Amino acid sequence: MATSTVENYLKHILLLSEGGGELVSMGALATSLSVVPGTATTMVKALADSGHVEHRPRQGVRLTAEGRRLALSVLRKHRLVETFLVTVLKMDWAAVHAEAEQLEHAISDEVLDRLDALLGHPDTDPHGDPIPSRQGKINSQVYATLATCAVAKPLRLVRITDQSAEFLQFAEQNGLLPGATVHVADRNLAAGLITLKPAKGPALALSLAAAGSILVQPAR
Amino acid sequence: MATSTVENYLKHILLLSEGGGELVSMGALATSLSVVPGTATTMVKALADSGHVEHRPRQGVRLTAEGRRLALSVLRKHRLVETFLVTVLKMDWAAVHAEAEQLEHAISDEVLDRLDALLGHPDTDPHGDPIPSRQGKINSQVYATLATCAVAKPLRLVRITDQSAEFLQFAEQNGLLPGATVHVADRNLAAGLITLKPAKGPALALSLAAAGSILVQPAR
DNA sequence: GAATCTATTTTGAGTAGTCAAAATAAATCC
DNA sequence: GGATTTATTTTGACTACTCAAAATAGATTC
Repeated sequence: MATSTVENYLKHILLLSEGGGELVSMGALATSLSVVPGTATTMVKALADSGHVEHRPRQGVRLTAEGRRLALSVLRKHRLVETFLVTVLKMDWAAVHAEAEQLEHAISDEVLDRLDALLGHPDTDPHGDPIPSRQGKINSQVYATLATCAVAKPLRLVRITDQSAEFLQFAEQNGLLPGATVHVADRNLAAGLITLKPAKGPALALSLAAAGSILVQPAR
Repeated sequence: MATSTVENYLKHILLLSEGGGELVSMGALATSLSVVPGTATTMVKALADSGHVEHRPRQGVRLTAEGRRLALSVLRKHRLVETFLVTVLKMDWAAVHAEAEQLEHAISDEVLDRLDALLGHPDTDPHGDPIPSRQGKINSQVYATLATCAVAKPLRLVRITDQSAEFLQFAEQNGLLPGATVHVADRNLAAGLITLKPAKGPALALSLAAAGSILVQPAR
């Protein structure tokens, strides 16, 4: 059985490679896992030995088919657990990420299947992140962000990719939940910010960085 | 934060000391945790250094107040998780022990409190094992067992202390669930078995060892 | 085409846990 | 009261991580 350290490495490699097969650098991986780069190198070599990843020295890592399978299963656990915590236990949107981080390594496939059924087989978690299927399929549709979408057109909010509790809290307080309708009133590249007008509630300003973590699609 | 190894040692010491303050031998502890005795000795010394237990060399271990507090909190998690798995996820009575063994170390106090509320603050788990309160109080009432109780008197089944999946499966198939009414038709010390007559269903024979793990109280 | 900068890898050492097997202490037996 | 049995402890070694800091490889600059 894979240790939770192994599961975490694979999950972070998956997330950093954006679903595609690009190489993930040691620096990025180390930062993402909060370890020093040397640790990431050592661990990645071990992961390569066990067949979970392919390591190109000085270039980066990529998941093998087996590594990807395992990483998707961890991601599925993480996102279903988050969904359970929010919809059944009514926990705070912003707090569930940290909880799921622990539980994703302790939950069995059997429990997961029952949780999935209880929740009605959702295909996204409360933040709009797609939940991989049992077979390892995941919706990898590319959406526009508030930093890149058309101005003054009505938009439906699909997903918040920033996992930090502070940002999620801010988003919730301003009604920026998946499903909400908004439009970008103004985008000022020079100032590095956008002005957002939610369908309900007052207008608000957002940095381009923050706007980039909110994914949208044209509303009707 | 205590590692899950530490949590397991403390939990097993608590269970082996029967709630009281008796010393637990290294041999018993090692067997219970499936480690060799030398490992238990080493670990217990570390636990003594961190103030969780008191170690009397060549005699045994005992929990300190702090160790007991932590052990009870782990036991509370274990038993509430078991209850959740059976009553909400409809999992098999016999399978939940192994699941809870993992989840008890990954679940936060916040999640636990919400689970507890969702379940209506139960005071026993599906096997009849008492659930410690948030404050660390636990019902330590002493019950008779089918091996020690009066013969031919009506009894209410309160608890099954054997955690093994096989025994629990057997018990379930014969209607031996907490709350069931039975009486002991015969007890044959020489043969080492008892004959049990459930209120509903046919009579069945049980070894004294098996009978000893079924706790009962006088019915009505 | 050296010199420098930056990312990565290597090396050496530490922590938390484990086992196998030898040493020791306590209890029991004759 | 010695000899033996049994439980416990000690010792040395291994796995799975981790970090700090030195070495190295590529890329970049002048």
